[in-house]
Amino acid sequence: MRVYRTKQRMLLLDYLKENTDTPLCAEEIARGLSECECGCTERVSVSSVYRNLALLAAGGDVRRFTADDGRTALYQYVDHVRCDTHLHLRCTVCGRLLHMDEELSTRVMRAVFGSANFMIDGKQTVLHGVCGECSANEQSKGE
Amino acid sequence: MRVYRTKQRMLLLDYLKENTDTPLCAEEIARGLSECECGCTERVSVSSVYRNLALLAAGGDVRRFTADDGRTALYQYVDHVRCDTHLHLRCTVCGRLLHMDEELSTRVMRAVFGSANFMIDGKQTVLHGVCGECSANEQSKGE
DNA sequence: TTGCGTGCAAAGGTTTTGCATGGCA
DNA sequence: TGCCATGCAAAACCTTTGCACGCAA
Repeated sequence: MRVYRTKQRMLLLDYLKENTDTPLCAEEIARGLSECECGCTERVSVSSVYRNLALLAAGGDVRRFTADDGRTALYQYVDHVRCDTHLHLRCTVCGRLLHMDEELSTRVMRAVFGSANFMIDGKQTVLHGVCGECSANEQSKGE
Repeated sequence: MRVYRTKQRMLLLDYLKENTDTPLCAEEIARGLSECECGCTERVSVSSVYRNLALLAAGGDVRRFTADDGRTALYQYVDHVRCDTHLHLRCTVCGRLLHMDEELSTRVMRAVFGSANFMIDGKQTVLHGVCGECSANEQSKGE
């Protein structure tokens, strides 16, 4: 089956590549695309966004999360060059997605493989917790 | 606000504690509860199951996942005594949830805290990848 | 010209909510 | 007795699907 390089698909891909820091929901993406250039309403329909996101997610180019509300799906572009080699950290306080450096990621993956015989998939794994900045803020608040 | 120990709530909690190995969706839980003792239909309504699961999840007694279909929520009882001290591994091939032993979990959490200043929350984190058994099967298939 | 992709609206499935009733403490 | 919890049905919500038309190659 042939895959066309349609205007909508290319716009979506560009948009995702420009917003790799935060996972976005389908509607946010559709809205973002429509506000991109001119002020005209809805340049790419939500259903097309969904269809293309599903395609990209199946191909591994996009990562699919679940939002804190437990039902909305969030999507984020995956940079293959970097993602095979490092893990991600999500701070549950500020919501940011942080990149764990390659050296530490490798160390963790090796330790788990060595001791538990489990091969971590960096593309699918996200460690949840509290980042240094937020834990510092929490502490200063408590004082 | 007072929390009553109603029959339905207690049944739910018991059921979850008896099924800690697999995450279940709300409907499965409701069905499981109704098939529990007698053959009568629906002993606990789905909405009550949802309401109680939300309460339990908020309190950290239940972990909320997202099924592979990307929309159904799955729930699993969290054993606090064990969960603060170890991480979980989910095999993407066989689907099992494995418990990483405490020593290795601590090692990983310390390494990440030491190098990335990030405090992993064991209750929320699940490492995805392939377990030893499945990777052995994959290999033997390829031969 | 072929057939994939799109937009729209409607359908689908899961989860939440409103309200009257029931039951715990 | 005072509220919280429940069940039911309806609503809300996100996502998928059907269909006719448009557009890439």
